[in-house]
Amino acid sequence: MPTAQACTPTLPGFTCGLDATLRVIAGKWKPLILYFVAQGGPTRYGALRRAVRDVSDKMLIQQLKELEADGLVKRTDYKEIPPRVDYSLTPLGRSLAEALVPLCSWGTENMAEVTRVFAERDALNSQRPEPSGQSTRIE
Amino acid sequence: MPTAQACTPTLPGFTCGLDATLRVIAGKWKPLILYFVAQGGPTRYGALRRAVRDVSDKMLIQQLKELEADGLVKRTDYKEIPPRVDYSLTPLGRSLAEALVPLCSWGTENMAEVTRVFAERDALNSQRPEPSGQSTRIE
DNA sequence: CCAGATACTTACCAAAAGGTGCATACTTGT
DNA sequence: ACAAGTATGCACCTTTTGGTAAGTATCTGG
Repeated sequence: MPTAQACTPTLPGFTCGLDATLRVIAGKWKPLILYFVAQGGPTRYGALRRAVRDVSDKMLIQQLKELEADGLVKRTDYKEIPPRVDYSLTPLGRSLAEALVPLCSWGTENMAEVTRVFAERDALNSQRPEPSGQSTRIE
Repeated sequence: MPTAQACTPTLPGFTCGLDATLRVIAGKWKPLILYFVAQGGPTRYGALRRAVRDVSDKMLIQQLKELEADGLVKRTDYKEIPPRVDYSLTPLGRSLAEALVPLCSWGTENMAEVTRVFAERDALNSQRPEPSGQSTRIE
């Protein structure tokens, strides 16, 4: 009855390896953070903030804390007076970052395609921004 | 000024390839769906529903529609009377699924570690369920 | 002396994500 | 005759997620 059994449903809690990974990198910015830190080596908070554009302080800090708690990044506080802190990857984090490389490549290779599809989607969505009951029907 | 410049910031809208990929597979179940369909070939809705455990009908349908709209999966409706529909991957979807393999492996290899870390986190969370204003200061 | 940078923290709020349950239309099994 | 399975759609509601803006302590540059 192997209908769509995939991965390896060994440990309890996760349906498969992919499931386990997804729980760790869940969060809008985590993969990006991992990837940036993987590239730049130890990265200061401010630099990360500027690299991962559009991220807010709150989010960046929060995700960094989770990544740290999950043993993927290491936080180093230099206890200096204008605060200085940087983040680097643990061995575990480094291995995860490597597993992300194919995703990055895929995105780079198919970016045009993705851009196109998203443009279509957005076009459809933006032609019904009317909150007034007028059902501008497309039919 | 290459502080933490990574990937390839070519097309507008995405900071890098990884960013592009993440937008496509954003959604709690999409990677799992892709992966399961990649394994089983054309998969019926019901089978997918049972394979991706804990997913609700609403969510599964929704994510399938998005994946279809993004050109990653193909929906085939056999127009039969007890409804019969199955989902398969497009070439684009297949390539993405392949890029997911390392993530799956990573999860399988580090599942014990991940399980452990998550157990600790959950243990900490469940020992402070006090909603009373008493600021149990740690100092 | 005040603005700005540093690395955060917190409170408050809006939006998105996700869950539950009911409905459909038709068939098969009991 | 009736429950169950098939693949969805829809309304309602809760939870999670994420954003904004303000505050903190200390130093440097103008």
